[in-house]
This record gives sequence, structure tokens and C-alpha cells, in this order.
Amino acid sequence: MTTTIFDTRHYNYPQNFMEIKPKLARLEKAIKKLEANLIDANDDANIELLNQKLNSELGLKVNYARELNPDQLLAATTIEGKVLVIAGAGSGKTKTLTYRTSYLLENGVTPKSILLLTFTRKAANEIKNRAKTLLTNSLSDEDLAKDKLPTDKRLNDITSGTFHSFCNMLLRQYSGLLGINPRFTILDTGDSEDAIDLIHKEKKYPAQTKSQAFPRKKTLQNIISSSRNRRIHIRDLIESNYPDIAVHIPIIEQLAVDFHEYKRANHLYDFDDIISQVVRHLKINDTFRQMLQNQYRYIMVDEYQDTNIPQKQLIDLICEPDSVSLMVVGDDNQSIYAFRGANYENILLFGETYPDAKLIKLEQNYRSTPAVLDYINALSAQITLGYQKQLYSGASISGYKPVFSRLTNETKEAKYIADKIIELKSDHEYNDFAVLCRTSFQSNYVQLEFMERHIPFIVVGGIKFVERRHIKDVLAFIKILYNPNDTIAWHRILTLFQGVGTVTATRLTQAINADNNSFEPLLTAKFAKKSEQLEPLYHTLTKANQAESVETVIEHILEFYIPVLKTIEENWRERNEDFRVLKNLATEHSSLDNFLENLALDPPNDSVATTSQPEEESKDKVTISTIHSAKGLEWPVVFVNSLVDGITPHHRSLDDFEELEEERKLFYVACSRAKTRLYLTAPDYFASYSGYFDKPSRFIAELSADEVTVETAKHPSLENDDPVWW
DNA sequence: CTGTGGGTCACATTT
DNA sequence: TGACCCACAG
Repeated sequence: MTTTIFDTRHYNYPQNFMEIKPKLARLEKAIKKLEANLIDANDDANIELLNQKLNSELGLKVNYARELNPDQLLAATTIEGKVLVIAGAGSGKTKTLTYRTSYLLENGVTPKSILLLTFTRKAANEIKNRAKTLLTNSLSDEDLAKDKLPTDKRLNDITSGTFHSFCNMLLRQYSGLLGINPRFTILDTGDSEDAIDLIHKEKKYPAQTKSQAFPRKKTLQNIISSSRNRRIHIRDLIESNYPDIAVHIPIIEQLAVDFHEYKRANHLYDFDDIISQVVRHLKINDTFRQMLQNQYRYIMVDEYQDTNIPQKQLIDLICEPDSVSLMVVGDDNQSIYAFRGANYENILLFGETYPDAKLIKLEQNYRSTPAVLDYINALSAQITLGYQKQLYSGASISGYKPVFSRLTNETKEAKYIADKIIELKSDHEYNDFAVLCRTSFQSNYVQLEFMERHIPFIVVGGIKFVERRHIKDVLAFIKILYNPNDTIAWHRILTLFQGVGTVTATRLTQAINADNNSFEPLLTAKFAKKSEQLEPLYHTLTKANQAESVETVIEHILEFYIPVLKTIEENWRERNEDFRVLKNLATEHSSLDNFLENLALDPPNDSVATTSQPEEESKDKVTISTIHSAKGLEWPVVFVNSLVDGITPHHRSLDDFEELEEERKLFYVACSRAKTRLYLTAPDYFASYSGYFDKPSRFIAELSADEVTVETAKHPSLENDDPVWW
């Protein structure tokens, strides 16, 4: 029996394990099935295969066999059939996809027939750019001279991006074939909430009961969205997850239907629609489906563990013909997006979906030192279900064991982190450090401390730039210009004015839509008398409509909007800075739809307001990020804070087996970001409305004490009265 | 119909 | 703690 640093009997574990046992059994079976199809680079037969590949590569420009390890080589050069690649943390996944892309092109595959779906657009671009470099550098001058198409040109023909951007492109490009209006606007989560709220008010559904309050718009959008993404009926979802609002089920079901009709009528698509509508058309429109199947012959999907049901369906529909090559890459240990509908079963059931699928595993880790790797392997062993894997390192020096420290409170925790950074600064740049938090709120103390100590930092995740009220307002003006049927945007703007509320806004919007989307109704006496702002609004919109560039459009809007903002918000000064950022972004886009699309589907995840010293252009900064936003990234020194049971794992996932597993994976993601040093910290207690938490995270406690150094040493800025906690 | 005051509730993670 | 919801007055 190994000793742990804290007795795990202190924790309550979920009791619903038995309920989901049948489900787990099915997953287990699918995993075993695919494991039997493992192509292992250590296998003699496969070495033979590799050698053949090597020989046939004589005419190739890139020396794949030399630059990739055997497993990576297998993955990069297996270009037919359906393949799942389990790519452990730090195993060179991006590199493998890069080389595979290059290998495809070298084998004469047309770039247009390649589809590369990734989790962020950045990831897609990185793969393309690295492949470009790879191919360009491998070409001799002679090659370059006779190559008809320059490499970069060919790579640009690869279709790549996120599921959302790919589907968005399809909906617009094939609008004629699909019979839809290509000038649609995208509702983000907040817009969807507003739309639901609006419909609820307008429809005046007969109240079932007064004794139980009707759910809030946020809850409603959550229910409707997860019902779609997880393919669960609203009734079942509410009965199991929101039992206290069960009396409202009929109304909520009706609301969901009305919401959907409303969006279609007004050319509005929410995040879920963008994918689900493409799936729907693929199912019912044979021409459309066949066109895509004929075009995309080589499909690669990154981060497959975070796909949801509609996304899986999309892939399956396009990959239906045996001749379409599909490689999905992922790590079942890192599925952390169930809250967004991601279904960790997709990756586990791959062998069931594609009975002939092959499996390749990348287990050599190039990121972390052996000591850190031991820790993450130990964490991995705690995860109940998944493909077998054991990461190993080529490094000979073990390095530093992860350090666990318990501090009195969050302030001390932040001080400890700052102290460590200053202590290690002589050997590191600020860029080498990251502080990873379970929730964005947890980063507040760290930010304050860093400001006091003049440690430069950048915050990633949390409240995003495009979600700030004044930015959303300005975007609403642009949305109207692009899609005058965007009633949600109209409402947002019209209700800014004194004297205009929901009712007037609805009527005015309807009048405009009925008048062939002319802005004239703004001037009619009936409405103009409600607010003096309506006439200037009319002129602003008319002027902006004729503007040449996105930037000019924004300038016209701001001219009108800033005075309005001043009357409703106190701190308009700091918001001005954001407008500058917005204008800068605008210069990078040629058209309104392009601009709106990019902000909706690929929003900047940090803003000037969240960096410590906006004026300084110093690029050397400590990253403060949520764990989710840290996915795929790495730093030499990583801090993970707030490791109190109730925050990590989050208290809302403590009584569900699967949710707790996901929290465990989240912690796994956090720890596996570290290259050489990993610091884990926890305050003695955390108290808030949601409860009082005073035990260290069970994820810390479950591991053998050998895996970490438990630090009790005092630090310069810590007082000496810190109690020893166990 | 709109604006507002006070009570209430939920409060993670994000394309 | 703040966003949100409702009831009620103008």
C-alpha cells in the first residue's frame, strides 16, 4: 500500500457508478476492439513496412524517417483508411500533422481535397505554416525553379479551420444549393440568451404555475443548447438535471421550437445551428453530401476527444465512403469540454464506428522532464477509462519533482507564486512562467499581487473582449448593416435610448422589416417622438451603409455611439481604449461579414484591459490563464493554484462519476503543460456562498507521496505564523 | 409602456 | 457579489 499525503477517506466519491456501468462496458469493449488493431512501431512486421516506406521515399524532398520517431512516422505516412492517433501530451502531435500534410502533398494529393479541422484557427494556421516551411526548405533551387505552383500557394488551397468556421463557410458558399440566405449573422451565447428572453416575453406563454419561478434566460439557453449538442430531449434533460423546474417543461419545449423558427425567419444562426444545420443538409440533400464527399478525400481532425455529437455526425457523413481517408487525432485523457456538449465517448467508440479502423499511439514525450512525467503518468493511471498509455521520456536527467505547497489563504498563495517567479527569474524569462487557474475568478489575487510586485503579465480566458458591453453594442450596429433582419441587434441598439423599451423596439423592428428593410420607419412620427436619438441613428446608419471600409463604418458608428455611451456608463474613458483595439482589428478585414465572422468564431482571447501595463510593449510576460485556455500550450514553469477540493475538482461535479472524471482530466491537462517545474498550491480554506472548502484537492491526495515534494519552507514575503496543515 | 427599487438567486470551463 | 426578475408607479 502506498502512502498518500492526505487520507483519501476524507472525501465523498460519486455514488452513481453502478448506473453508468453498462455504458462503461460498451466503451470498454470498443476500446479493446480498436486496441487489437494497433499498429505498433516496435512490431517486426511494421519495421518491415517502415523500411519499405523509407525506400519508396527516395524521390521525396523531406526525410520523414529521419525527422520523425517511428510512431510519428507511421502516423504521418499512413494516408489511407480510417485511423485514430492517440497523441499523449507533448508527444509531437502538431509536428506529426505537419509532416503528414507535407507527405500528402508530396504524394500528389491535391491540396483542395484535404480538410483539416482543428480546435482553433491558430492551430490550423500553425500546421499549414510549418508544412510550408518544411516543404520550402527542402526544395533545392532547381526544384523551386521547375515547380509550377509555389508551395505556399498550394498550401493555401487546403481547407482548414475550426468546425464552426468550416460549417460557416459551407453555409455561405452553398447557400444557393441549400436554399438559405447567405447574409446571416451569428448569435453568440449572450445574443442567444437575449433572443430567448425576447421570445419568451413576446409569446406570453400561459404560466403553468406561480409557485415555481420560471428559469432565467441563461439557464434556458443552457438547456436548449445542451439538449441539441448532446441529443437529449428537453424533457429528459430537465428531469435529470433540473428537476425543480419540471413543471415548466411544456413551455420550455415550446420556447425551444419558437426560438428555432425565430432564428430561421431572421437569418440568425447560433453556434449550435452552424454545425447542426450543415449536418441536417448533409442528411437530406444528396447532391450536397456527394459534392463534399467527392471534394474532401483526405480528412484530418485534431482534438477529436472534444468533439460533440453533431460534429461527429458531420465527420461521419463526409467520411461515409470507404475511399475517404480519415485520421482523427486526440488524447482521451484531455477531454475537458463536456459542458459545451463534447462527448468523450466519440474517441472511445471510434473502433465501433469504423470497424476496420487502425490505431496508432504516440507515447514519447518531448516536453516534460522524467520527474514531471512520472507525476502525470500517475495522474493518468487514476483515470478509470481509456486507451492504455504510458508516456516516456528520452531525457536522462530526472529533474525536479512537482512541489505541493499549502498556504494560509489566496493572498499568501499569490505571494508564494510571485516569490517563486522572482527567485527563478535569474534563470528564466517572464515568458517561461504560467499560472493556471480552474476558474477565471481564481486569478484575481494573482493579478493583484503581480501588479504590486511589478511582474508583467497577460490574462488569457475569462471575460472576453467581444463580450464587453460597449463592444457588443458597436458590433450590433454592424450586424444591422449586414443583416437588417437581425432583430436581436436592433433590440440591443434601440433599447439604449431613453423612452424606447422592448415593446417599441419590437414594433419598430417589425416596421423596418416589413418596409423591405428600409430605415425610413425610424423617421416616422409614430416612432420618432419616442426618442430624439432615432433620427440621428437613421443618418448614422445611412452614412455607414455607404462607407468604403470596415474602419470607416466603425468611425461613423462611434461618432453616434460614444455620446450615447457617456449617458449610460460612468467609466467610458477606459472603454475608449477598447475602441482603438476594435478599429485596429477592423483594418485587418476587408468586408463586414468577414469582420463579424472572425469576431464571432475566432475572438481575440485577451484584451488590452487585462494586461498589466498596456503602454509597455514589452513582450516578456507571465501568462495567467484558465486551464481550459491553456490546452495545447506549454511553459517551462507552471503554477496551478486553488487546489482545494470544491474548486478543483469543482463542487458542482462532485456527485457525478463522469463529471468528476472530467475534472481529473482537467487537472491532468494543467500538470502536463509543465516542462521542467510544476508548482501546485492550495489555500487552507476557501469560503463563499457556494460552500466552505478546506481539504486539499483529492487529485493531490490520491497520488503516492513519492511523486511530489511537499513544501513547508517559508518564503520572504510570508509571515512565520503559517500553520502546518496536516 | 418604460423606468426603477428592492428582493432573489446562482455564481466554471468556451466555439 | 452582482445580474436578473418582477411589481408597481408615472
